[in-house]
Amino acid sequence: MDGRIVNLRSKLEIYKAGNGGAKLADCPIRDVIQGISNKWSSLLIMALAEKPYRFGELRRLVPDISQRMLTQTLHDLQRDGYVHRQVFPTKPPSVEYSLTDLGRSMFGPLHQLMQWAELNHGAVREARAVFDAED
Amino acid sequence: MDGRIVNLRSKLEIYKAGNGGAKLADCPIRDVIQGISNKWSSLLIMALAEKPYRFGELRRLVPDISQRMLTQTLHDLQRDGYVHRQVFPTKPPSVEYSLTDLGRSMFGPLHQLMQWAELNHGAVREARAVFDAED
DNA sequence: TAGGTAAGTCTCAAAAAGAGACCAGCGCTA
DNA sequence: TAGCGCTGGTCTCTTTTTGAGACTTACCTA
Repeated sequence: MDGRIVNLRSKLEIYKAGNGGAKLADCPIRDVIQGISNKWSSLLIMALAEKPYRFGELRRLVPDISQRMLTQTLHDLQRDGYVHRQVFPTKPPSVEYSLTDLGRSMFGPLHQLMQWAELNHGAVREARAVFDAED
Repeated sequence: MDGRIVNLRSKLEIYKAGNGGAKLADCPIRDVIQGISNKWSSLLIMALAEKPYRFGELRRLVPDISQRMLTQTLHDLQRDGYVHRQVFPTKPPSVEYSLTDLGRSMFGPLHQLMQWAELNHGAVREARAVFDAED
């Protein structure tokens, strides 16, 4: 037991393989992870995991996201298959966003990471304080 | 069983609570998650989970990262306590980066997410193809 | 003596994100 | 009936972030 995760080496090999062949963009892990590792994606996924929300509701729920980035992030999540967008022909029309099965499936591991974050944010904040105290 | 994750509501409540009080930056989950959900962090954590690497080795391993972003991302990961930076007084001095205990602990859930990504990248790519085929 | 290596920093250009005005159609109210 | 706000966006402008690439200091090698 040295803390190393089994099977990791093989995954890194996939990554390294792309290295020489200029196929880095094809690395499956990077391709998928980078779609969700940006400032707003995981936050919106977390919100939609609770229940479906409408555009304006999400905007009020996450007040420091700009309307532009909310539109764009939801669009990207929809394109990657995590989010479903349904338009209701009310007046004015309303749009509801919800997680797809793929989105709910992905939220499993993401939620694990969030639980870790909640449990360990004290340690992280302390690490920052220690680091900032040094010159 | 409706696919909803237990305890999620309470976490969203924490988030919403910050809403009115303008304390969004204090949301522990956001604070921690946003430190690792950017283009390069998870990739470098993945590399360092395999074994310690030196600066130049990481640069060669991830050839499409700029030297500037490698420096900065490693610095941020070190500040958050995930990565340890050790300078060896060789000529010229060499610097080795490795995961701390906190970093290894965080890599557990992150690795779960990466496994999901590896298993489901087919579904994601297909979703993109379907989405792009529509006008 | 020229060139390579180490781990960066510095500057400038390009890309991404944020702020806020603007849009159309309808319902409500004054 | 004139204005107002609500809906879910788009458009433009500014600021921030990222990327590309030259430059640094000190040594080792050809």
